[in-house]
Amino acid sequence: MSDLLANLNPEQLQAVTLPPQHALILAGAGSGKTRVLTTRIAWLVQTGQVDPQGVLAVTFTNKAAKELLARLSGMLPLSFNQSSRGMWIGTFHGLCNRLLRAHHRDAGLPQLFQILDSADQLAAIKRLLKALNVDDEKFPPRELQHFINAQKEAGLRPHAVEAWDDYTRRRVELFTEYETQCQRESVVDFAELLLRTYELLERNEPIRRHYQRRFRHILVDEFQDTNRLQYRWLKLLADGGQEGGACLFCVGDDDQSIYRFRGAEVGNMRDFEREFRVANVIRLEQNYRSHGNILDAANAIIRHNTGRLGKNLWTERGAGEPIRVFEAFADIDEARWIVEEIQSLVRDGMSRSDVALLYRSNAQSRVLEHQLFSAGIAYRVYGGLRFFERQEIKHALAYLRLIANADDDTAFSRVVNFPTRGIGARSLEALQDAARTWNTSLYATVPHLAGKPGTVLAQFVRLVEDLRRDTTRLPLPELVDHVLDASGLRDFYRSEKEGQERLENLDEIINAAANFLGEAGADAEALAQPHSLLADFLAHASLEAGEHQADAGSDAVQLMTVHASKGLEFDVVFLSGLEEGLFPHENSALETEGLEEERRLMYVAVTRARQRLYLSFAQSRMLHGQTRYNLRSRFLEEIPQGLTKWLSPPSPRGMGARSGFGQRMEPPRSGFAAKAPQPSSRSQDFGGLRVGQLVKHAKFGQGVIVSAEGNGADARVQINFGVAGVKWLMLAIAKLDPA
DNA sequence: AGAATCTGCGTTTTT
DNA sequence: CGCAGATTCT
Repeated sequence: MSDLLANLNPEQLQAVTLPPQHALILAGAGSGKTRVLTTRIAWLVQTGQVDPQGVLAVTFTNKAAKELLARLSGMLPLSFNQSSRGMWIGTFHGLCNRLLRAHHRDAGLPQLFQILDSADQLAAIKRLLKALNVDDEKFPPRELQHFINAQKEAGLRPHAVEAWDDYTRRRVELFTEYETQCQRESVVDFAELLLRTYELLERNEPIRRHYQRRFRHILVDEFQDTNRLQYRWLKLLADGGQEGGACLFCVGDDDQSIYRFRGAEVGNMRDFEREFRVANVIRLEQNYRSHGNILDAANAIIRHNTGRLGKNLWTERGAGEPIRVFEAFADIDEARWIVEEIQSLVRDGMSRSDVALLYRSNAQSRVLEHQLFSAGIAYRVYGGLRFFERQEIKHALAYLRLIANADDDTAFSRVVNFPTRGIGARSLEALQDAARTWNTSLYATVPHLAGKPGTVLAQFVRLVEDLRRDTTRLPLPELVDHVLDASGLRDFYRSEKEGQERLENLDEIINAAANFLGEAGADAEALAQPHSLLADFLAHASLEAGEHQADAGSDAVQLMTVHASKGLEFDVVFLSGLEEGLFPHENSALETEGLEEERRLMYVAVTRARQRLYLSFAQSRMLHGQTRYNLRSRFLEEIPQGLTKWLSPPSPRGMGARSGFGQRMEPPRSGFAAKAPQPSSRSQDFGGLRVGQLVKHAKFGQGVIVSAEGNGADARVQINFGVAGVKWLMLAIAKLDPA
């Protein structure tokens, strides 16, 4: 016990040992929030205040759930580990899946229902639109997908959506059709997992009471990222904070809320505090990650936001090194400089994997990759395709899905003609139409189909039936192996010239299945029920898309977006592209909330660094095929001067290209000067203005001329006003003053 | 059915 | 500029 609580700082200790009440823990970056969460659970269990099965811990990512579990089992003695099985630890979606499987009948679902990931959902919507002959120009599938998910996250079924215009009325109709389709196919999308579970608990009192009584302590990680529905879900489980309900222990950081665009609702923190009359708001402000200068910068930046719950990070470590700031002439130079800097760090013994290159948007990685590649520095980029998202994997999973649930039209459509077996668009169209009239799934419609299309399709149906019959008694990995062969997938990729890697990935599914079997701890119950384990495995594949492509072991520099970096930390961080319009991104200009979220993003980025932080920007950058001249980011100005050290002399903010290359030697780059003359030398007369120049506009403020075209009365210039956006202005009309 | 060509688009994305 | 998705061509 004393072991457990040793080395906690006073605030952490207070949080861990709070009496059984609702609590909000404001955990700053690097303040040891996972430690508090795990220790809290261990303490509750060890002091006998709660049985393991009375604990529910919710996270957002599988990674976080796994970490929680791993650290917890390190804390609890073995005897507790036996019973730690009783704890429910998982993601919102994982827990919902579990609840829905357990109560599928009450939730109106077949036991082997399938889960659609975002890509599957989009495919399902496209299929729906086609079947209904809806013009997908007027109703873009992606937009409809977003609409449907937004309604579900607001807890609304189609009948409850208020539609004030024809457009929305039609979208609601499509929402209804989509639901019908999903129900017919026995599939459930991510948002549906949550809403379905919420409705189950809300409507079924015995079940609700059961779980409300069972879970005495509900702990939530990354609470700032919860959406409205997730919060309501928690509220329901905790019996709305009533006497006798569970204690909600929410850990989060409003300053690190960066997923508003995805429905995250920071306001949940305030609502929670109010609605649950939270008496204990504890701030974890001591940071164990970064040196003082880095934290001071982070604090200074985030102070510019309004409506914060308030928090100030501090450290016992020293101030450390100054933050290094670099201004480059162009994006290429910025990348080249970063590479040089990395080389020198590596020479000094720094390991490449301790260095991270962060950027606001994925498009920025290209220049960096180019330079790293030509310098021969190992690197890896996060954010590529994940294992279960690869097409060959999706194909294999589709066959497996058909075994578990033949009515899954998404799976059916994906592989009915893959590998090709002569089932063309015409046959499929006939099938779709027939399915519509019979109101049955594609699979179930096949027997009704007469004529030639019927024959080829019937062969496919027979294939699936054979697969199902031949695999009922097989252990999961062997089942997968059999399907890979019998489906013809293996043969197909064997004959492909680029198929080698895909073949290896296919084999990897067998491993994934074996691992899953090991982790799931093969239930006798599940084994008795043919293919129910398969359904569990498929749910697992949908809910956990796997690692973001990585040979994690190798010593490589890590490249990722700032979003992807949340929760990670590195000795050295390079944050590049600190330019108005890029970071903060121009699309965030419309609302203040947008700008504040960008600032939180900046805060996240800065607090990733342990020892050394580099901030850089370029005067010009290639974007969408044309050179843009950006002002330096306002976030740079928000860092107190004393914390930074400029590696290149600062030019006045927003000054366009300096006349020279600066103090840094620029090896003459073949082609650069010739192909793209320096802005200053391109001083075509545009009413005394030239590209790269800083100007002022009465309404949009300060901006940089990005490009120009036309002449005389038609002359117009494109100006980057930073967050106010990039605009084309007619010189004859707009009043522009040199700034 | 598969290749070749064209078009449009262009933050961030835990499940 | 570089990519993905759609369209058109063999």
